[in-house]
Amino acid sequence: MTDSHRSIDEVRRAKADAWRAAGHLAFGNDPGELHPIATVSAAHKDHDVATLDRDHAGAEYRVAGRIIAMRDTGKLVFAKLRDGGGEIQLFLSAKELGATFALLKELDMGDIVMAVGRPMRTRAGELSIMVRSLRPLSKSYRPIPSEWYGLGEVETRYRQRYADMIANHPDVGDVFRARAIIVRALRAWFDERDFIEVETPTLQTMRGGANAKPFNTHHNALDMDLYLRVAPELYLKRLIVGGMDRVYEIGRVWRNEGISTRHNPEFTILEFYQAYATYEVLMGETEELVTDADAKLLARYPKYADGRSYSLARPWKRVRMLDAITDALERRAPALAAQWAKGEGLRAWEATREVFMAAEGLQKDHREYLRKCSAPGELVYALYELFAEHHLVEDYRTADGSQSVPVFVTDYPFDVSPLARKKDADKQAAQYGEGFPVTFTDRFELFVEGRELANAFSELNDPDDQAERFRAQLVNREKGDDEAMDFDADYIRALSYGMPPTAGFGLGVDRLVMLLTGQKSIRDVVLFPLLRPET
RNA sequence: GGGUCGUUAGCUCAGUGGUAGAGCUGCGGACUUUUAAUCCGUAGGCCGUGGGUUCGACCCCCACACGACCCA
Repeated sequence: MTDSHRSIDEVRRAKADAWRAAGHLAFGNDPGELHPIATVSAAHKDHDVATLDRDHAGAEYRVAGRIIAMRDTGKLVFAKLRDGGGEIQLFLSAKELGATFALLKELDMGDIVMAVGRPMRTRAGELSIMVRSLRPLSKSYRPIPSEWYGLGEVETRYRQRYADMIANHPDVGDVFRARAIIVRALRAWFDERDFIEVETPTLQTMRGGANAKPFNTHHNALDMDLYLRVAPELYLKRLIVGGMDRVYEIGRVWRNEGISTRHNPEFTILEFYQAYATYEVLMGETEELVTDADAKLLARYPKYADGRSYSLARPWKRVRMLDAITDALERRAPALAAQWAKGEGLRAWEATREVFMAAEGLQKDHREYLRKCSAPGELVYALYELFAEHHLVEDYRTADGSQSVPVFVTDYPFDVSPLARKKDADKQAAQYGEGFPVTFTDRFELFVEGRELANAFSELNDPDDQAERFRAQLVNREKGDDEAMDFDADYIRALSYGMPPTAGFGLGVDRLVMLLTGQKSIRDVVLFPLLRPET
C-alpha cells in the first residue's frame, strides 16, 4: 500500500515511529524551563532587524507549543508555534539545523514541539525565532480542523470543545477567560465588603429555594433518595440565623427542565444574603456589582463593549410591576389599559380577567393561563408576563432611544413569591391605597436587554408566615405543580430561633457572562454543555 | 411539546431521478524569506439510519436519530 492510500492516522503513527528512530519519544516530557511565547514577543516587538542583530544576537529562547501552521519552501521551513498565551513564527533553515532538518518532514500541524533559538526578523518583517535546536514533544494523530475555515459545525464545537478551542482560537478561549474575569470580579466585590464565601450542600433531601423540577439521585449506604439542589437559598439563610451576617455562594445548581439557548440543565448561580439590608439597598448594590464586573472585563477585553444594544450607565430604571403593566398596555393596548386603570381593575379582578381573556389575538394557551389564575395577585403576574415582560427591552431605553437600559421590576405579588417578605402594611397602604386587593412583596427582578438576570427580595423571616407558605406549596403540589417546594421543617425551626431582617439575591452567572460578552447561547459560555449522546 | 431548516471526503461546502464534485487538509515531487505560500502529480465517499416509490434514488415519499433556529 502506498503512502497516499494510508489514512491520516496511519501516516502520523508512522511519523511517530520516525521520531523514535531518531532518538525521541513520541510523547516525551520535561522540556526544561521555557519562555512563554508572549514574553518573547513582548521583549522584541519594537526591535528592527539591525537592533536584533546588533544588541540581541546572543539572546536565546526556549519555547514550546503546538504547530498551527507550516510552510515548506525547500531548505527553509516556516512554522507557527502557539502556546497558552501567544504565537510566534519559527524560522527553520537547513543550514542552521543541520541533521535535525530531516526531522521536519516527520512533523505535522498539530504536533507539540520545543524549539531553542535566537530572535530574528524575516525579510517580511515578522518577528521569528531562528531555531538552533528542535525537539518533538507530543505527536498529534488527528488533524486539527482547518485554521482558515474554522470549525463551524456547532454540534462538533460543543462535543469536542478542545477542537473548537484550537480551531476557533482565540475567540472561544477569550469567552472563557472573560468568564473567569467576571467570576473573579464578583468574588472580589463580596470579599472587599466582608462577605464570607461558603459552600452549602448540593445533595439535598428536600426540594426548596426555588420553584423548579429537581434531578433525583440516591445514596446507597443510607438508602436515601436525594435531590440535586435547585438553589442554595434555604441553607444560606440558615447561616444568617447562625450569625453570618453577610454570606455568598457561587456554585452549580441543577434544574430538570428543557434545554434552550438560555437554559442548560446545570448552571452557575450567585446568591448572597445581607442581614439588616432591604431589597432597595440590594438594587444599588446590584448596579455596583454588575458594572464593577463589566469594568474589569472591559479593562482586559475592550472588544466586548463593541456593538452593545444596551447601556449599563447608572442609575438603572426601577418600575413597580403594576406600573410596568400600565406602561405596556398604554403603549400598545389602550382599550385594555382603560379596563386595567392602573391596577384599579383588580378590585373586580375576575371581571377584569374576563376582559383580558377576550382580548384580540390572545393565544389559546395564554387564555388558559389567565383562566387558571385563582387570586388577583396571580392575575397581576400573569398579565405582567403576557403583556409587559417581553416588551421591557422596547419600553425602557436611553434618552436617545438607541440602547435598552437595565430594569428592576419591583413589588411582585405575594401569591407568586413564596420566600419573599410581605410589604409592611403601612408601606402597602401608602403606595397602593387602603384595601388594595393584591398584597405585594419587597422583591425585584433585574432584566437587562429583556433577559432575566437576577431575582432578589427582603427575606421572609416570620416562621409562622413561612410555614403557611410551605403549606400553600404543598397544596400546589397536590394540584399537580411538580415545581412546588417541600415543607422544610428544619428551616422553620431555624427561623424560630430568630432571623435578623435580611435581603437576599440570586443571579445567573452564565447569563451575566452571555450578556457582557455578547454570546447568544448559554452553550457558548458553558465549556461542556449537556448534549444527547453521540450516535 | 409545536414549527422551520440542516446532516454529502479529515475540514468547509457545491450538486443533479441515470457511474459523486470543488477548495483546503493528506500523500509524492520542486523551491533558503513564507504569511490561507506557490507550482506539478495523486489519493480519499454505505451522500445520517431504516423503510418505500421507481427500470434506476444522494435527489421523490414515510419513519427515526442527531443538531440549529423560532415559538410555547
